[in-house]
Amino acid sequence: MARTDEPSDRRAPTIKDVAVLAEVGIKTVSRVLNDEPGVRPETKDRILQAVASLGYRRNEIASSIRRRDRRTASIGLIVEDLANPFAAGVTRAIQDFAAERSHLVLVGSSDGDPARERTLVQEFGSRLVDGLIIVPSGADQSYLDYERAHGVPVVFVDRPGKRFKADAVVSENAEGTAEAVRHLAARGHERIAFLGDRQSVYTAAQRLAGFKSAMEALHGAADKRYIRTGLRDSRQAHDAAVEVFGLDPAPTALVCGNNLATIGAVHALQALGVRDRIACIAFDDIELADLLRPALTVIAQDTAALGAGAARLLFDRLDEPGAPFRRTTVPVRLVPRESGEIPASA
Amino acid sequence: MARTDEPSDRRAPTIKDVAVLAEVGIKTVSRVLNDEPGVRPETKDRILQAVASLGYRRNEIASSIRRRDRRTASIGLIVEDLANPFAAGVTRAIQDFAAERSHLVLVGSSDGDPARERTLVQEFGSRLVDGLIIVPSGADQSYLDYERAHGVPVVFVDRPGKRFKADAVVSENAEGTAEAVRHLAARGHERIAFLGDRQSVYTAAQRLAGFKSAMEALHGAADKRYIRTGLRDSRQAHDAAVEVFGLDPAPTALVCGNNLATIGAVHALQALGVRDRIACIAFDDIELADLLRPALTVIAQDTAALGAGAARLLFDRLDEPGAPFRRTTVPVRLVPRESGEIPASA
DNA sequence: ATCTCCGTTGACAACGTTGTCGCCAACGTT
DNA sequence: AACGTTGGCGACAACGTTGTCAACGGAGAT
Repeated sequence: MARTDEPSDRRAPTIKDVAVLAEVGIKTVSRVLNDEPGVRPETKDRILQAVASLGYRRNEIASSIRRRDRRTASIGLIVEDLANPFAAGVTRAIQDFAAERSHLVLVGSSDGDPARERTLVQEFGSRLVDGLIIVPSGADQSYLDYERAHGVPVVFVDRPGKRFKADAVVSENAEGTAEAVRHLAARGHERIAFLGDRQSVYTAAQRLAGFKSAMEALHGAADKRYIRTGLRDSRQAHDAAVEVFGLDPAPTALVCGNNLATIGAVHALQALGVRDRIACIAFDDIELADLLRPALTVIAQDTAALGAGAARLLFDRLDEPGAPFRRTTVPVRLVPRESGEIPASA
Repeated sequence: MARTDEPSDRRAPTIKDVAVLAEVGIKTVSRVLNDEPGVRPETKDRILQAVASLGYRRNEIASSIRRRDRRTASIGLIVEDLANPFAAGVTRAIQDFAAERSHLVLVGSSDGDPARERTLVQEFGSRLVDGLIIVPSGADQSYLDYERAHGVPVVFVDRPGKRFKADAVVSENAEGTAEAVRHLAARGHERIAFLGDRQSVYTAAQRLAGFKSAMEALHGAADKRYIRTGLRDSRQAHDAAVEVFGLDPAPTALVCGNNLATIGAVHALQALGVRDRIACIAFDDIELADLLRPALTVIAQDTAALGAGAARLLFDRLDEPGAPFRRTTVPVRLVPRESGEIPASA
């Protein structure tokens, strides 16, 4: 039979084993492990040798339970869906920041379900994470009062939480769509359509707000018939796009509020045979966007800055629990490629 | 001043607080919390009421330290780069599987650095994870003997580890490229190029092997001039593609061994003005691949099955440490769109 | 009436670690 | 010579929990 993962039953060596081997008390071993003063170099060497020969590794869990600060050097992160490139990018950045401070990251996906979010928070709490970074779902994060009361700080990322004041990092969503509008207007567009998600979604609302205010600044007001929200999937976005571009007069340009809207809209434009004539700027960058024809002009979010910003806020909060709350915003970047450069006269 | 995350210093209630409030011994509380028998319903109610009124939550860390099984209900996952869609997909699937079994997932990115991989394993080990799932980097995973000896099982995903036998889940890489070749051959192609990564990378080697064996089966042997490996980034892939398609006779079709190769190659084909004439099949699906023109035919990996498979192997191993090792393979799927359907006569 | 048994319960040890405190020897000071 | 100080070190408690075991009271058996 093949060699297997048979446990071999050997427990990992403990501080006690080290103490016995080095012929010292366990406290002295602890001192060496924690770089505390008051151990003769000679004794220290003997202990380090014992540590090496046993392959001893400190049990961080036992340590954290006993230490005064109670820190576990781990943080919890809740995103909507880790498989989503946006969430993955943010997570990676948080990981890197945490690694810099020797912290580990527990990650969970809420799928936008507030109940699942709460469950995850509780599970993280039971594991005594030092802090939480959350992409909040639902209309009420007040349940986090419990975590705060017990010394676990919370940072929101991508959108602010509701009914719970905390540090937060968000993208400059409104500024992004506003810039897209100005970019299109500079190419002669006046009839610009907007496809977006439900207004109850913070980012969707912000993006529409930016769109509207930029339109107002330019042409008095946006034509309401060209604005479609509440689109939950690419199918709905597709249908909405077909409808909007069937209007007379039809828009000459389009701003997509998110990825799903983009997929549906581009398919629709393709089906209508106007993909080369209608200008299009999409929120959120996508892999290989520059391989599309026309290459897709996008408003890219800086997931790295978002994640790093959230991690920074969290660690600052851990260092200084009493400081006033901060809300950080991260600029978005309009990446001109081709689809956004199509002039109105096309 | 704003209300802040001021700790309020209150420690979370412990089992002792519950015991005092319910006027019972702590052991009885423990019994109730663990659904052990031998507690009068009346007492149990009183305890549950105390638990609710205090908002008590079990300290899972303290619990795990003391319990016989020593399980922490957490697993560690090491991928190369979580921001990569492949890794993100696998991670998400593992998360879901773990959540089903009430386990939490610690995630780290190794960036392909064996030293970083080792560090992460040690940090996870110190936190007493119950098991590890690793996308291995480097030429030697024998250091994992230590984890195994101490009862921490390991599962490899995406590629097998080296110098360390363990359960593993991998994609049917060779079968994928072979199918791509047959797909292209069926459309009349004989001169098919291949762009891939270094052969020291397991998946790259497998994919080339599948390519070669399918070519041999069809046309005797692949033309070596059409095969370029060792491509580390899209720039190198781009240049290699330009060279290969500058040959006389030039290939009529192309198989890309990974995402980076695809990006470089498609750019090259575009620059050469032959994107509509050269058939192309790429390994790994990409977001919006069907918006490309021609829409990109791909060999898609089933990241969900890969992740779920790895998690399943790990939990099976935890349930039955002595079972023989298993290597699971996950089929890949050729997704015909347009680029792979271009006939040789184009 | 006594014994046995069972259901219920809590006192205490233990997990691996760090915090507290006191002991001992060596040293310097008066 | 007596005293205080200091460096080095270990015994023990403690963290919050679960495992072990014994104690208690009442019911049923003898």
